[in-house]
Amino acid sequence: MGKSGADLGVVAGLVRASFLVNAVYAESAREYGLTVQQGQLLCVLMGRPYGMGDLGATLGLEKSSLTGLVDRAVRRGLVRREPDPDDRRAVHVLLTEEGGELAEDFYAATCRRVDELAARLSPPERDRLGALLGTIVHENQAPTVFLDALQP
Amino acid sequence: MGKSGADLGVVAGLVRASFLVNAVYAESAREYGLTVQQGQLLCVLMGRPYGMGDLGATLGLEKSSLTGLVDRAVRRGLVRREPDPDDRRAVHVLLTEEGGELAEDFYAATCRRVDELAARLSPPERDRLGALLGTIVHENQAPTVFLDALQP
DNA sequence: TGTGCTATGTTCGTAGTGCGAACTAACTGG
DNA sequence: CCAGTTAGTTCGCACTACGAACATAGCACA
Repeated sequence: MGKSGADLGVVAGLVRASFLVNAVYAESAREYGLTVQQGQLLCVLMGRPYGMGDLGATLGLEKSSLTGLVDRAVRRGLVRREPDPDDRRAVHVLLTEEGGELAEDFYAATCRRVDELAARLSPPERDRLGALLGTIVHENQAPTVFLDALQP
Repeated sequence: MGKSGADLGVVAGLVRASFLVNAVYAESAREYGLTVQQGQLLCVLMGRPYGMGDLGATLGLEKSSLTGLVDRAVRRGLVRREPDPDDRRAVHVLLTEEGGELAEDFYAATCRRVDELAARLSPPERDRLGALLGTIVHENQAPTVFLDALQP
């Protein structure tokens, strides 16, 4: 039962909040001269190197889409392809030094902006929200597209 | 303080949950032969007609981006431009009958899928999550990109 | 040992996205 | 009537995303 007209159902809440997060991503990307997809790529690769296959699965992209994304990131010096020593078909995609630094900056800027979205929540509310979203993320096996920052 | 390792901070929770929502949008769009952006356009226009300017502000797009999006939607018969009687420069963009039906279907499918993301939450948890996200949405003046379904 | 089958990536063509700059037309205020 | 603003469009560009077709490389197994 909705009480006051002010609170949304879970569904609209999730969709609209995700719209805000998308906007944050776009802003951060713009700030660092990246596209949103390149920013996302950097964030994923912050965790560890990936093969093209895993990377596609993680980002939810077809392999054919990925080739171009990685190509452009390589051309910008953000990322590098390295042959897999155990499988001559496969490659590992990993951050270059420049890409690593940019990833850190982009990640930090995005964290800051997302954090600001929740600025008006009290600490316990933030914990509660984190826990609830954590449940959703885990139940749906959301890939690690964004690392969890260490909470101080 | 995180207790078990299972729960995320608010920031990562929001980002990863929004990744799930984006995937849902992509799935629903695919189901109905739309692009994500077209689906979003239909959802916005479910509420009411918009001028190009308002529409750009709502979707977070430059007007030049919008022209093409609306053009393609017009070409597919989903949407229609109507002259503004009070201002001969301006137009109103609104759903055609076909677009309205498709919008309903797309909206319903998306609601269903997003709802499923939260399937493992108990009713009180869902209420709590809806309230917390509602706060974020309102504090940040997120535009009405997705209508709130009536809770039964 | 070879002979198919599968897995990993790339290439190519196509449609769509999103931006800024430049533009046209129409409204607004002296 | 003229200057300045506002609403939308056009254009060129880079990027995104897909599927189909392709080339290699690994794998299974007779």
